[in-house]
Amino acid sequence: MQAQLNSSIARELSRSTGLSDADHKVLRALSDAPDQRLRARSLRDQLQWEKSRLSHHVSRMEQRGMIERVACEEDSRGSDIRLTHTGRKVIAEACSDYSRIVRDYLIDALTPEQLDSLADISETILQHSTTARSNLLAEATT
Amino acid sequence: MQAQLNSSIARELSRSTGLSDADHKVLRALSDAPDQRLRARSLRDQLQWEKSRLSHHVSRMEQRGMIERVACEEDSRGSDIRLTHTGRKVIAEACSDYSRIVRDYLIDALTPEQLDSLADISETILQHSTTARSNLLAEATT
DNA sequence: GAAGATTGAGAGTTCAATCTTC
DNA sequence: GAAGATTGAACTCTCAATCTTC
Repeated sequence: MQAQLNSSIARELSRSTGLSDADHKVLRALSDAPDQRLRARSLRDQLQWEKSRLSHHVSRMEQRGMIERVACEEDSRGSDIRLTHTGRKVIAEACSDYSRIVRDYLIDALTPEQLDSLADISETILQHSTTARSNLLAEATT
Repeated sequence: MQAQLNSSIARELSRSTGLSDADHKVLRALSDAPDQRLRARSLRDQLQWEKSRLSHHVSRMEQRGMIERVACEEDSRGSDIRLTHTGRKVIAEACSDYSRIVRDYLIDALTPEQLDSLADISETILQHSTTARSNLLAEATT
């Protein structure tokens, strides 16, 4: 179900905005940030991406004029990534499309009770995942 | 949550068996098939993959000796894909690892009620997805 | 001409090596 | 030496073109 839902949402988003799922995530993270600007490192943590993946993807999006790299003030090793004017317009449009898509595929499909229940289940699984990991690692050494 | 869970499962599976998620899906589908053998087309439908993706992936797995292509009897356009002896051993081991991982990350995390509820929710979303698609397509033309 | 499949090129992702600044 | 980031090569996936058999 989950694979199906993800691919439906990605397909619709790409159709109506031309953005891939990855593009959308980057733009969304930046537009939520103060100054529409974020340290590469924070973006990486938020998206849980490999550092090289972020770097390559940022290069491609920079080419397309949606974002740009700027020198970081506090730490000259790091770099900041910032939405361009174009990027702001693109994500503003994409946002409403995205809401509509998620509403149609997910929110409207479920009853309010099911939605609550899903939120609860998600929370539980996330909480449990660190425990699960240690269990498996312990088993692996036996 | 879903992204997190998927990547946890894939990471553990790869650690304990050396198989990627894609490898595992192919082997599992073949091992469930009669004669451990399947038409490329059926495998494609089952996995919902692009035809070229399947073809490339099969070539790589063939190189690694887990599966092999054989001419198809009924239709000489098509080709059958079959588990090799090695492939059978690999998937047999991976199966028990996989069950253990899913149990640890998912099944054990939830109460029986939550599991039932999740199954129900999944079913509902899948059922609804065709409806959602037609809604969006209708909107798109206005 | 349509359906089943393969091929090659281009885009996206990962891994290891590197470079710079802390 | 460690942390932040980039680069290049290898691997995976997608798209379009092609080849063969129905």
